[in-house]
Amino acid sequence: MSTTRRVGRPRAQKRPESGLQPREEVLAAAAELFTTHGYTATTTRAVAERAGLRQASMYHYFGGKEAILAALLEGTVRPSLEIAQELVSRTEAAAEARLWALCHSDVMLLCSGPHNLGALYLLPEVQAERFTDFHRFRRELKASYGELLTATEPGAALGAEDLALRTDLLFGLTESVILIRRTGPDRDPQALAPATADAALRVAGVTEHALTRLRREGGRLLATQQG
Amino acid sequence: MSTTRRVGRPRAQKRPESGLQPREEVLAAAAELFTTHGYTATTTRAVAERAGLRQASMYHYFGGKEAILAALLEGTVRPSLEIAQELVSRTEAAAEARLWALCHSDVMLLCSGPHNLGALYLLPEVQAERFTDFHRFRRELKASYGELLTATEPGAALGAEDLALRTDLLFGLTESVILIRRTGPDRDPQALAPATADAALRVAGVTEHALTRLRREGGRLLATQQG
DNA sequence: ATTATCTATAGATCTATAGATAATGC
DNA sequence: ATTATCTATAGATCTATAGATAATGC
Repeated sequence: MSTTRRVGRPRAQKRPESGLQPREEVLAAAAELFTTHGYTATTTRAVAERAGLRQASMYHYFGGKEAILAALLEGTVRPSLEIAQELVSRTEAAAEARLWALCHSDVMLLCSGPHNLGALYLLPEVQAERFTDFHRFRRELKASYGELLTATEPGAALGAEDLALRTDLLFGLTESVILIRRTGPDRDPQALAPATADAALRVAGVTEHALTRLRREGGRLLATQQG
Repeated sequence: MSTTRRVGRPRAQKRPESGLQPREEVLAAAAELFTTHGYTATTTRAVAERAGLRQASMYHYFGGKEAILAALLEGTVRPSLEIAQELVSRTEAAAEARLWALCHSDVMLLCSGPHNLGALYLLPEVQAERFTDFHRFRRELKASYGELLTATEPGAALGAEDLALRTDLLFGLTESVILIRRTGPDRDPQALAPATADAALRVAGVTEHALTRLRREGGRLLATQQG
């Protein structure tokens, strides 16, 4: 193993230092550009340039620009959903604590990573188009918030209409960290995540007194998480 | 006053029925298209077509595509800021009630009108570019939330760091109605606004008991609002 | 003369495809 | 033979400008 011997025509430019596979390199480049400048405003040429290859070469890895966005979207929502479904199933713990843990973990996911990947959800192009898989995943994630809220003590006292409204607000509060991170990219996730999870329980109707205990229980849930 | 006599070459197409002035017609068309498809993805031709005139004719009213977006942005944030500044100044009322009123009024503004104009804030193109007036207005609006929060009883007990964090969450919660409206355009603003304002006070640390009274006081503040 | 519009188009893109090429693998 | 890349480009835009035109106003 001297200098890495690679199949295929050599690149015109030097490979980036990142050590990523070409496909991953393209995704990373697109992540940065899509989140900061937008989808339509980002040209395939710009993505390719940042990934260290020529515009046309990307089509070896992706069918087109849309396929790149679809891959990014799927990669961001899937981990959230997996954690959510596990928390929903852990019925031995209080629903309040599980809701705290879910919110905390979503905020961490949204705030970690080099780019504000959650900002992809905000792209108007994602709406109308055929990113149906992504939309299904997000609907299921929101449904998990709703299920946990319904199982809380204050939630059990609410009617269907109020429950739906609170679920929207709870989910909205969590996703608003995307906006927070956009305006202030320096916020420490380690502080933002518990603060948001606390706020979520307050919105759910938990008292300050109960919050102290639930926060600790929620933290333990996170520590004993799969993966 | 028979059939309206108009200066200038007649239009190629019939004027829209809306009764709006051409400039307003262009803004309305752009509002709809920008919020649903995005800024870059919307062509000047599409805006013009919807406004009932030719693509080049829009340049009679706006210097370019950016000027249209700038006009829309300014128009959406300015009314919020005016209400915010009035509420900050009404120190005879409890800060908690004023915060409730501010949140309620912002949600109403974000949810009223035919299009989800708040979604303009989410456009990535608005970030980097020179929409500095808009960004200054939004910073001032957020500062108003911070000032009111600091003046609340639970807020007064918080340190500077926690205050900044809660202000972000409060502001984020309010703006998350943009996301809520996007996913479910049918939500009734009359229900969403008080629910969000309630949630804001819970996030601020107000107890359920105090909330009942503050909600009523906040409602009275709204009723005695200027304009 | 002034105004609001129009038609036409220059110049600058941008995506995706066709087809060549320079490596390694066998 | 297979693979990962490249170069070149067709075809389709899209924005903004130049300059003409068809009304009204005086």
